[in-house]
Amino acid sequence: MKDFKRYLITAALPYANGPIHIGHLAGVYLPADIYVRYLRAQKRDVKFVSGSDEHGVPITIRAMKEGVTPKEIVDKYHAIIKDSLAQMGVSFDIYSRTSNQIHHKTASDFFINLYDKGLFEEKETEQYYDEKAKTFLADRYIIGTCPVCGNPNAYGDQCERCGSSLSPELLINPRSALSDATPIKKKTKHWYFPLQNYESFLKQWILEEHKEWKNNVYGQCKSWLDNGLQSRAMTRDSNWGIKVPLPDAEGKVLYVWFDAPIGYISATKELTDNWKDYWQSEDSRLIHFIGKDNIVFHCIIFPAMLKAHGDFVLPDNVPANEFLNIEGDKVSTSRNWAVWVDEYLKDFPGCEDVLRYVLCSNAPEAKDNDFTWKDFQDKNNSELASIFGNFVNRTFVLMHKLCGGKVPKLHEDLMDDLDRTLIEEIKNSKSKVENAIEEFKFREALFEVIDLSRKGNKYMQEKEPWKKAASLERLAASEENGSKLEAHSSQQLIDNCLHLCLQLTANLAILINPFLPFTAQKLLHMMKVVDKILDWENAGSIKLLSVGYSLRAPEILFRKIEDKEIEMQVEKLKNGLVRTDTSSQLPDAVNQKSETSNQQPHEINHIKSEIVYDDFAKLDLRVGKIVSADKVAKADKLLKLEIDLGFEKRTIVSGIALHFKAEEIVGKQVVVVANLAPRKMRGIESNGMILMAEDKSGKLHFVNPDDETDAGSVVS
RNA sequence: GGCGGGGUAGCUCAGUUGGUAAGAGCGUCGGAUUCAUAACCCGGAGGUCAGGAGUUCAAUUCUCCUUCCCGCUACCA
Repeated sequence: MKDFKRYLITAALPYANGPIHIGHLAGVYLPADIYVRYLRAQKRDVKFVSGSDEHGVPITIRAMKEGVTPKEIVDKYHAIIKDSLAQMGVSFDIYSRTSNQIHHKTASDFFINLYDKGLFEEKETEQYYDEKAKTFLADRYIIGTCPVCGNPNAYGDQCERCGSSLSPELLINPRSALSDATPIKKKTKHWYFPLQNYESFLKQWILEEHKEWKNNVYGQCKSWLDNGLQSRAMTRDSNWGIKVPLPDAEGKVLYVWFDAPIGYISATKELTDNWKDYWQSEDSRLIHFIGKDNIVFHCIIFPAMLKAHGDFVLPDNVPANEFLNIEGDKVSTSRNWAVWVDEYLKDFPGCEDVLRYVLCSNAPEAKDNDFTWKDFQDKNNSELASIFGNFVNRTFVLMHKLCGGKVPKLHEDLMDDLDRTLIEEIKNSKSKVENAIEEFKFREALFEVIDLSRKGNKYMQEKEPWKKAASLERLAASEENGSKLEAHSSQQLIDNCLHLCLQLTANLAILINPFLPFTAQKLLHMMKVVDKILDWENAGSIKLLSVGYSLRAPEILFRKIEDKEIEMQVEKLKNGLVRTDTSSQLPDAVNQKSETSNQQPHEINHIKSEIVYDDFAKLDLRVGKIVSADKVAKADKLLKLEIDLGFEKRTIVSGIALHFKAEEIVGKQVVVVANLAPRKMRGIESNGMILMAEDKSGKLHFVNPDDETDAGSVVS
């Protein structure tokens, strides 16, 4: 490998139209952070940049729907995302945003550079246009009746009901998803970047010179290159984004995919005046951490842009990860099937490293993986708490009991094979972890760290210093000749054992640091040593803690996670109790953006697909009266209601506690879905559902008869 | 529809330039132990390596077909 002097690590820019979930962390931010922390520990010159991607059509649509400005949307989510990442310990040197002035300038200049060289093609095409909303429409934003199956809410690119591939022309009665206006065709001019001109260069660069890239990345690139590249529009009609810096370009902005990767450059500029060292010097190593949906942009389009510009280095590697599923289903923000990082941080305070551990040890490095809460609990309780945490704990406890709270001496003359083997293992761990990280195999690297603590446990088990301590007591009580001598050597053996266990613990701190930085800090505190000890070159040494140095009492590194806690999370997920109001309806990939057709919103404020009368008739709706209402213990949002249906009384658990006080609603009339399958919530069986109306602000209102009606009356 | 990645123990994943018992962690079962967060340590059980065909002395590993999951893309390879 080339000898690089500098490293520039980028993590995909999260799209600022929603918070981030654990899939983003597992796929992009944690691997990047681990790599960066490792490089820093090696004292290499490294910069770690990222930021919010704040342009693109989905944000404007969302703003329109919520009646706010795009700026308000991105301000809100930029803050949330930045905060979540910071709290999780993702150690960016800078987390910027593409709405910054410096980025506008950088991206415009980049565009002009290519423009002045005559590298763009200008093309005029006809696009669909919504005259009411005064905006051009992507296929996905055009809705109409499917010509194949008659679904009245088919999208302009595909019918979700029958799966037919469509185009807007095929739709019957097409209408705009934004305003219901009938789209018209309108001419528009755009600037295209002829990727085909870079095909032979890219083939050489990737297929020949970067065979070491991961299978999924290399394969995807090969597929694109084999199939031939074509011109791609680099501008869009919109008023949200970076204005095309040309005189005749009113109402046009840079395509979000042109501007977003340039965000890496802008962020670096913002970070340091020496940004050119990282971007324009051949001995700098550029690495992009991304999710698999971004491969083509980071491996084909952006490198072609950089090449066209000419002043920049190209990525040396793009270790894209696959996706993380949740409890067997793929993440979907529209269905609210996700574990949100900001929620996790609230639910599990002080457990940042636990999430880091679980997501890294099960990262989707080679294929899509599954996250389950049970697995989260198991990994924490067995690997972190029982193996790693417990080893450190028993080492410290024994050291305090048997060695007076100080680092005991190592008596080399008494060392045996077990000792020597352990020392060897400590040394080996360093290179094992190192090699794995260099190859972006973070789960394997992390396993090696845990495995070292496993070896520590085994070593201690075989040495049994507590037994030697017991015999020591016996000897002390005895008056026999020679017992003093024996006691002396027993203590020396205890010393050796704990000396090595403590040095091993110091090694664990160094090795775990890139993965679990908060834990490494706790270890430093317990060992009363400074950050300097975490320098990577110290790993493998057994001379990290000085003999006679007194250490603090142990603190529990990882608490056990109870069944109840994960049950709650599973329930939270399944009931969709959280954020049903956020209407984050964009499908999400690790980096959700793109204005390509099949990544557009699933649903935009329109009626659900049509049903027939029989579908409706299946519902048994009844008028009921609330007899009593009680707050459900340990549940923020649940009320347990007794409902009188005339012919019977039944219990219904309803998620309305944030909106109503229990005592206020007793006596109220309600409409109940009486034949809904029973469901247990927090241990209480709920037999039905209360109908509620939700207004714009998210406030709930009871749906009930105009005037007093007999309980049990049928609603139809 | 095309292309790419993947389908290996109950779970999550390694691995095989084709060949001498198919691996790990967790879980499970049994044993030992008590310094420790009812922890640790030892041992056992558990897989016709998605299905089928072919090449070969030999295939989980190569080729072809089928099937399932994921991503990219579109009537074009």
